[in-house]
Amino acid sequence: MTNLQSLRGMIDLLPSQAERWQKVEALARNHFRRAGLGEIRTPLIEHTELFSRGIGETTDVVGKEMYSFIDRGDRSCTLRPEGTASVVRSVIQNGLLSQGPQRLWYMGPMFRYERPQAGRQRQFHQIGAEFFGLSSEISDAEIISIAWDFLNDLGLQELTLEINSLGTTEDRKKYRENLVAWLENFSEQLDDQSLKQLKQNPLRILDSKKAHIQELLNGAPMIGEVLCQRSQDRFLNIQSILNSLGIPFTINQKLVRGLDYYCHTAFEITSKQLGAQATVCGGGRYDGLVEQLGGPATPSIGWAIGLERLLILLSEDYFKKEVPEVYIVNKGCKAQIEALKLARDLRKSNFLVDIDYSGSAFSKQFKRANRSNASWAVVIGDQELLQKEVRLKSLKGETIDPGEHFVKISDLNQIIERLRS
RNA sequence: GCGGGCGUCGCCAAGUGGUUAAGGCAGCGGCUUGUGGCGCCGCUAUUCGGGGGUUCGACUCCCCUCGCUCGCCCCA
Repeated sequence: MTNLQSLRGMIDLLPSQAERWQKVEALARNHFRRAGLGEIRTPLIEHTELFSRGIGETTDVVGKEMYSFIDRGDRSCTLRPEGTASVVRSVIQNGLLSQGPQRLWYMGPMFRYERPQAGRQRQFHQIGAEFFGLSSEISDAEIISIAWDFLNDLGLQELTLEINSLGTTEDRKKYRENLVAWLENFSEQLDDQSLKQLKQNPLRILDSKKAHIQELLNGAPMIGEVLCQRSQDRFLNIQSILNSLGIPFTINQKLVRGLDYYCHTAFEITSKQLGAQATVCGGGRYDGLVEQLGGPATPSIGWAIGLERLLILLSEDYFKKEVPEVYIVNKGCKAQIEALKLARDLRKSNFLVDIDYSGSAFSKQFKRANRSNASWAVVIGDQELLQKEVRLKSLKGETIDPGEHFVKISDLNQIIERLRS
């Protein structure tokens, strides 16, 4: 490698792609605005401790995927691997929780040191929503519905919403014991991977992709069986609200999610079109996290959408390329200055304007004008300068010569009027 | 971190040991020194991701390295 390249798993977004991103981002903003959420922007770098305490020491994200470094003040810092911990920190630090429930959203890059593959980069982007101070089942359903509506508004097909309940901390602890006890009877059938997980994070075995493990699990105890009455009621209530909203879902008792902080509701929206990294949106309730990070006990729930994956799902024809409305054909130094002046004026009036810089033959410039898909060519050359005019020529329509208009260059209003006709 | 596939012009792509590395798109110039969409003609890789080796000779074989890609792990 002689030339400098971007770091592995960190990609450039070129104009054609950036346009697509902007469209998706704008739609997300629109959905959040209508749902009354406020934007929060937190730093990309935090104390390492925020993530190790917030996400969980035993998770892979913390254990082997963080971009950490020691800064010049001898602090251990980490590029955020996800958004929730930072938002929780901010909400505590800035005292927002004493101002009533908070309904927030964020958007931006996250960093995880993993091996890149389809829909997974080391610098990737998430859009997320978080509710604080709301414990009602309605809030679970609402935040899910915001994600669901947004994804559907993008025209995505074949989305599946899966939900599960992880219950309270006690429920989860009890289930963990049951599951470990049961799995230990079959330890000879478990592979190295699962045996390791059995010690560190047994619930994770549930979403193993290995067929023989899944087969074995068919007989395993499920978390639904150990949920306390309140947890069960809560889960049933959410299902009935989702039904009322007409949002289709399936219950997946093996859906546990990787981060330590989840409790009660856990959910995922997946797409079959994505291959191995199928999760577009993942989230859940994390009632204990705020307190764990030093804030007041606060019920909380949130989700995150992976933008790279989302963009994979959007078909090409969802994005229409923006095209210049006006292409200014010109020749000569003086004409070029006039062209730029006119371009500025037209842009102030919201026209999309391209100027030809080549100085080449008019026939060439017209070819380019035509290829740019502009509706109008505006011609400024020696003759026009002499007459203090511009020539407006329509590039649309079947005929090659649909007529031209000469307008005084000083009469901007008339130029605009013609272009709008 | 582990395993499989791949890397030839801005993009797509032929070539798989032997004289000048096809072709298409895009770009530039011309046919037409001031008027477009078609057509025709020309130009555009001293070089095959990078480095080393084998060979009289390598884009083609071997090794290393970088990157991409698919899967595992994990997650959005």
